Amino acid sequence: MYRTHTNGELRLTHVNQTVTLSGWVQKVRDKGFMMWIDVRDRYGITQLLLDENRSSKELMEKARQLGREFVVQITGTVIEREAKNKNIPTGDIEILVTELKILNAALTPPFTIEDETDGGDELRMQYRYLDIRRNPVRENLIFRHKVSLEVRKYLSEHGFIDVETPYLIKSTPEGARDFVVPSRMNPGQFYALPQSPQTFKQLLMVAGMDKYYQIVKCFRDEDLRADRQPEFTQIDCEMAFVRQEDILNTFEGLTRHLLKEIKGVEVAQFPRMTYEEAMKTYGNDKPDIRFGMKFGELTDLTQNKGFSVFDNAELVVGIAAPGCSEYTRKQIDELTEFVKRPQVGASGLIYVRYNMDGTLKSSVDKFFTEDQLKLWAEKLGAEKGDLFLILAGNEAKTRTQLSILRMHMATSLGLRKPNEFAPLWVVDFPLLEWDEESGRYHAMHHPFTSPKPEDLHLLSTDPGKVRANAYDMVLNGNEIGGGSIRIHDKETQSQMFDLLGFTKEEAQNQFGFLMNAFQFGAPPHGGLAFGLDRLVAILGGQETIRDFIAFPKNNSGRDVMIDAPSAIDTSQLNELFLDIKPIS
RNA sequence: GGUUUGGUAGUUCAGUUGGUUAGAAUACGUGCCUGUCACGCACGGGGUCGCGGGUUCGAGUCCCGUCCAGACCGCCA
Repeated sequence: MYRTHTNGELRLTHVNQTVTLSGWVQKVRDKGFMMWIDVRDRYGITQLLLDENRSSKELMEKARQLGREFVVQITGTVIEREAKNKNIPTGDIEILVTELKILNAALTPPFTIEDETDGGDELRMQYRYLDIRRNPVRENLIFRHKVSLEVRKYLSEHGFIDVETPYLIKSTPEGARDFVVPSRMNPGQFYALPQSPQTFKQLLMVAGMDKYYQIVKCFRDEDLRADRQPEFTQIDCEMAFVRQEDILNTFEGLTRHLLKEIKGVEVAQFPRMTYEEAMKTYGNDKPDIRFGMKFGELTDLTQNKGFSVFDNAELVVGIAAPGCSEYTRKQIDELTEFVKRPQVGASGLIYVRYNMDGTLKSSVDKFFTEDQLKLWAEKLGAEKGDLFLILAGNEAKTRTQLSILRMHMATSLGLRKPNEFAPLWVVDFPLLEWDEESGRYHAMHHPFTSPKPEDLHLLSTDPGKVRANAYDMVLNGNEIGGGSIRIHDKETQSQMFDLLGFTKEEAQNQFGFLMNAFQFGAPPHGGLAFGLDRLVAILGGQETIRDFIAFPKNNSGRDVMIDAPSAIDTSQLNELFLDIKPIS
């Protein structure tokens, strides 16, 4: 037997018991006459004691051979500590060791196995198995386990069936780049890894499964970000015989369940906002509504007053940053620099101080009277002490830029509180978006999304105006889930493919199986998918998803621990009928 | 593909205007230490300054190229 107890469970009530513990050596504190050894496992830390009066010389000698992260098994007696440690749950007791077995020696780890490690990210990833020994990382993984367990509980209780769908499927040019897998048995042919099980879950609805879910890996061969991995996990759901309302209610219920069970937070009914409203009010289709700073449009108030920047602008729009009227010139200059960076791309920033005494002072006093600025204050919903930040220019770009500035201000003002949760639905997304590069429309969500019936007449005349039965769930400025009511008849689906620039042949080739299925009694259906990694990170109050993934990939899609991807043998290539072009 | 920041001891970092023998903390090793728990004290070992080239009497420092890592833009139906 390796252990009678874990390292987290012994208390004063165990005093005088003989116990056996196993674990990793966290720290040896050798005072000569006495030595203490902290032994760690998943459950906690227990202090071992060896002392020259009560322990044999041999045992002391053996203990002096221990190094950090040695794996040991010890037997001893639980005793009350003379000097207690209030910081750990086992701090009242220690083990007077009688037997010590070294189960495995360990090299000195390249970084400290502590909550605040001295290791950098790259090193931690290279030795991820050591990193996971650290409390914060281990707790994140356990946290993730709890979230997915609650998801399964809720969905199962609501009649959803977990069905697995294949990972080796067919490549399609729509959407993200596919990861492809060569087929040995079918020379020259490739599988693709799914970007999502989209078509399969729709086929499960045709198959009469009625309510489906899966916590499933998805794959996209696109560049990475702090919140984006090439393989990621979705909570994928689909329901038959439902309208949008049914889906919103079901998954609002799931999210409320998670917030309650995981965070102990009760939230009211989720507000709903149309895409158009979100873009107008927040410049963004995933607004963070934990704080205000709503957009105020000043275009009408600012035209023809002799200020050419405004006169030439399609849109003049601003926000009122709360309590910032006393920002120094330097702080404002920094904000100006921030919006002028190429990543944001604004050409300048206009500001107005709404002083506590009610006076208004702007960077454009030459062109606008204080009375005129008062009208701006009204539009921006501003109060005394606020600082107005105003951008002007092309309509769409300016909104996006102001949205970035709004988030930047919120972050620096500490308004994005990690333990406050403000979910909402964004609904009525456009069906299509124009892609300059390819000169055609792309599906904004995906090509199986149904248009709103009342907008159908626009499909041939003004496709860009057609709204879809599509919705996103947004939490604290992040899209955590999205879905739609799908098309379930062959004609509409085929019309959709036309619109997206597919020839009849291409459509049949790539999605014929789906359109065929629609001819055999497809029920109305729809669904939604959550990004589990992101959801877990946000619930955990953090920005980066990597700390919630056991073995994540780095910025260039590499796993630095196993060193993947890597080249393969010529014999493997031959088997697959593949040649590698020289890399130029 | 682009913008940007960084690469110096096992690790995290400092390193002035280009100037003598490249430092600190921590980790590691040895010794000491009568209740430690971020133990303490003393001593010690440890460097291809990412790599290649250039400028210079002289380069960790300046220039060019390149590799690696991070953040962001493009991209992500």
